Amino acid sequence: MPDTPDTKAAGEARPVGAGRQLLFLREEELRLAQDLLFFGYRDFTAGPDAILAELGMGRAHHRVLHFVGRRPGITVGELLAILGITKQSLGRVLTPLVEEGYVTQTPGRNDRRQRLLTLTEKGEALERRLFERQREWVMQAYREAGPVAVEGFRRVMRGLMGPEARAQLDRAAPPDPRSGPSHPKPRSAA
Amino acid sequence: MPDTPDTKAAGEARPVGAGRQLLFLREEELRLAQDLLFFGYRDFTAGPDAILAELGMGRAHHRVLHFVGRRPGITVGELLAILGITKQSLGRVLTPLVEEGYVTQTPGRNDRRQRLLTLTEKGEALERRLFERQREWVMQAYREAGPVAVEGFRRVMRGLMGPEARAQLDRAAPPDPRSGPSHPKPRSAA
DNA sequence: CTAATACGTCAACGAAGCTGACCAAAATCG
DNA sequence: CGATTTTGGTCAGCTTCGTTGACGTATTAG
Repeated sequence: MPDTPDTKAAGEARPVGAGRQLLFLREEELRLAQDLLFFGYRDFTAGPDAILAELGMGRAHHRVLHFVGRRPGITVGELLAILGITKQSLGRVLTPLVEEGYVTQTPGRNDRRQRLLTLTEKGEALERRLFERQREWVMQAYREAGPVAVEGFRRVMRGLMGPEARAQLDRAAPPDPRSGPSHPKPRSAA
Repeated sequence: MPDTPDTKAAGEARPVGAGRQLLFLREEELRLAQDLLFFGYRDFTAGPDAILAELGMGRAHHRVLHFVGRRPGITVGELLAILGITKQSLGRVLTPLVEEGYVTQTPGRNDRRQRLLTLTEKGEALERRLFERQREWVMQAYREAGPVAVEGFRRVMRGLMGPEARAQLDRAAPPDPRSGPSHPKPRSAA
């Protein structure tokens, strides 16, 4: 895959062969993906952000509520690994959540150094409120796009994730043991 | 669409009817979407972020380079509308980019109050470097997922965007006049 | 001429990340 | 047992990138 010699003033120079045309398309494909991800992610988070702002919180609080809600009893260390931030950064968000009664810390029964994190009822209520807001938005997009598109969306997003994130996702999202494995695609499909 | 009465300890209570099963799936569907977007977006931006960090820049600089690169001669006002930030925020990123020779400002010939923004060669080079990094990542995901999935990905991401963002996208991404209109789907497909 | 527009800038602030240093409690290893 | 590692918390300071509010200037439009 060479260095795409000449794709400057796109759309100007009429491409000569199919090679150029293909290169141009791939270029425009990625530009489109960049736009879609920027705008899409921004608007995807806009709803919860508005609710959180009223409570003096931010996106980081939502992430904690989300992942603690998904895996009640998660340890601080596991949460840090999932979020990929430092404990100082987590602390500034987690401590207030505990103090204001959204999250409880209970010492682990095997290892009493651990603080197992769980949502309180208050925390569950807030998480659910944020969840519902986002649900409407996403479900609307899913309905418009259709089930085939949704499946494609999931496959591409999964592909955009790094290997570690993929592993964490599988751990965080038990793929419902009643159905068979969904898409154990290896990432060696060049 | 009622308030999902009872989906707490997911996977425990064997669902009784198809209704519950469906509700559960919709819940888990959204949880999965949240995870996918969080991890996917993060890893999507990780590559450029690393390059930018070496140059003492951040994601905001990349966005400016990206959108100025897409629409050379864009005005400051248009850029502000696309990014959805204040001029003060933009200023702190744009001014250094101009001072360090990545972007040029030329007065508009119709309206000389305007500063039309264009990438210099240096700016184009950096944008291209960031672009190539992301290209590898995205193309890998696209190849793994396949063309049908890519089309689905695009449809869903478009649906996640708000109406204004969708309009801006159409303006920013001229859908190649040689081909017919791609997907002029109205958002009234309930 | 006056008013609106496009852009810039100073000041202060907030959210959320970072590094580095240091500490306590509990588990683990020798 | 005693030393070390691990888990988690905390203090201090810094950076990026967003915000409001106020004010200034050039230029266009009424």
